[in-house]
Amino acid sequence: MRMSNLFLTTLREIPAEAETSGHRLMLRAGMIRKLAAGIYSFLPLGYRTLEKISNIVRQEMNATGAQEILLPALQPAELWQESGRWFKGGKEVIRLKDRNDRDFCLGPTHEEVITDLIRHEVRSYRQLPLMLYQIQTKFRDELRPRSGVIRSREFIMKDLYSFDRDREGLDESYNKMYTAYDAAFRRCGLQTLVVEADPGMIGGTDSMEFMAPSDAGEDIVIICNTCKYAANREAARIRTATAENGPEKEMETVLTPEVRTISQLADFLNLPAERMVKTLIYRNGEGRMIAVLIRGDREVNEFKLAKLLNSSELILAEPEEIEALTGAPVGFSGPVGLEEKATIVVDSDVTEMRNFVTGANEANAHFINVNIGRDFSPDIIDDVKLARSGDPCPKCNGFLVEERGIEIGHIFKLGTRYTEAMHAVYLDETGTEQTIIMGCYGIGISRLVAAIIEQNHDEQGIVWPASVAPYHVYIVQISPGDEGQAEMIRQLCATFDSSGIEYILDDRDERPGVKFKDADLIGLPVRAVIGPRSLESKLVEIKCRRSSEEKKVSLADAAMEVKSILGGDAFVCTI
RNA sequence: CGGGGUGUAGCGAAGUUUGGUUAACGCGCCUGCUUUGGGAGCAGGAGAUCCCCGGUUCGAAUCCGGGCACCCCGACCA
Repeated sequence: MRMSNLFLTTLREIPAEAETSGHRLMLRAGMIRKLAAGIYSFLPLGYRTLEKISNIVRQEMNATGAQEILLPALQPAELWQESGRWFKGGKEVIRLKDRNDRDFCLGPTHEEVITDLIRHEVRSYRQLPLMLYQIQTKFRDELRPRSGVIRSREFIMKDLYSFDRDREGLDESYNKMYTAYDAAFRRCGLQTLVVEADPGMIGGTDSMEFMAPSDAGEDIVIICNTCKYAANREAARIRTATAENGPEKEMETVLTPEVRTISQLADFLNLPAERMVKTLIYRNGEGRMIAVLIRGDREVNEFKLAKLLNSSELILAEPEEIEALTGAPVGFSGPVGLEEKATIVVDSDVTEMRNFVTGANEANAHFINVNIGRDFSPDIIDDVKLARSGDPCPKCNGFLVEERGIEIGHIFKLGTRYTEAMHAVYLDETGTEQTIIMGCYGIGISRLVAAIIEQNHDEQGIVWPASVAPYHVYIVQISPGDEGQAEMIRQLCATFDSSGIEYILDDRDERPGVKFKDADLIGLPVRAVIGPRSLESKLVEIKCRRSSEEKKVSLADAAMEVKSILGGDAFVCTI
């Protein structure tokens, strides 16, 4: 491709809208342009990378025996009503009506559609296991689109669905996907971390996320510094603190005027926050009040809490609600006397504490020497803490550390969540009807482009891994008007053509500096320069974008040199 | 939806506080000449409903009211 023909404008100045480095580079290198918040066009360079990533993913999916299909993006509401997600899906689902006033949505995901297909097509155990996938546009009216293509409202996703006869089959499919994902991400030049995750609105039991560590990431990942334990902070478990011993003392009321926060209380009583127990009041969707007890220095993990209580609409109670429940203003809540009025959830750490401090449900008063069992009885005891750096690992004696990551893939064991609701069944060997066991597996293809750039760039621009670079070589023609150089370029291009090497030829009537800057910004793995010097020496300058190493080679050796930089066969993923 | 911020040419951006002729400047774009190994120089040129609607005023980018869009922080997620 000649640069003079390529539909591409690079930007010298950084667009004000872009915050993260990857987003800036995608805009500056002319890969994407914004149409509206979270809605982007892919231009030739961006689209080529998108296609290369798709092809890598496609190859890895096909290698597991999965088959590619294409499902409709426009989906009738009936299917979603059947699975129960039409109302639960919330505002994130983009809904519309057809001319006959029938409800439709633009597919945010395809569990319903595929399950509908399967229930019509699959009859016998002989048709299972089955894995189907598609690479297609998804629509989600995100609360807040951000960071360009990292979180957009219209995006490209690979979604695969597995259908098995039993749990063992599901485990097998799940493990195949795990391995295939690992391979696909590796081939894309990404570093990834696999973490335990919360299944969220998709539902199901087990789920793992593939995270690309990056400062631009939206998720906090908790990793053990010793063993392999890693989890999304939403799902991270923590080993419970060791029990305190000693006799239970008499509970007493202490007057604490205007002392509302844990830090004020710690100062007032001259005790560390670890000796206090915070009582947070939540309200669920049904209006039930929930008192959550947690050690003074900890934060509640609302994801774990919501899951524990099996309610999605968990929110912190308003001051008036708290006062109505406890009889005291905010800051003086405690568990004693709340048993009848609220569900009492106690973090497992608290059960190990003796003689702690809580609010007295009375203005300007706290209790000291409170003890579980004697002074109040919990309804639920579980780990509801938010993990943080320094916490003990749940699996070994190591400690946890926090890291940011971009969620690029997520695999779920759905079980019968959809197949049961939509009656997708098969007949087993004995002629008995069985519910199909399902799994689903997503990769954010367009997000991957951004994640790869986040992990592969420097101050000058993108540093593409060879496998996903829009082209392999950026040829700089120093003097476009010079016939001698033009002839060398023709020969060079001919050797690249016959070697399957993809290139952009910068034949623009620009000064060399402009071309070098654009070459670095666009970030193809190899830069080849032909100028007056090459005319004398008969050599091409070949430079590796990543290492900055430069070599002068003959025209005959150029293709081989390029291939060695590209990493042998790894680059052979052409569009 | 809550909190913070921004809207002036394709991009960056001054002017807005304190209303006043033709709305700066830089980049990019077009023409010409010179130049040509790390974002060239000179000369000329095109390009702006100053986000939208309404109001105040002799006069509004600027003041007032309403709306919209976009960005950042939180909840959601590939």
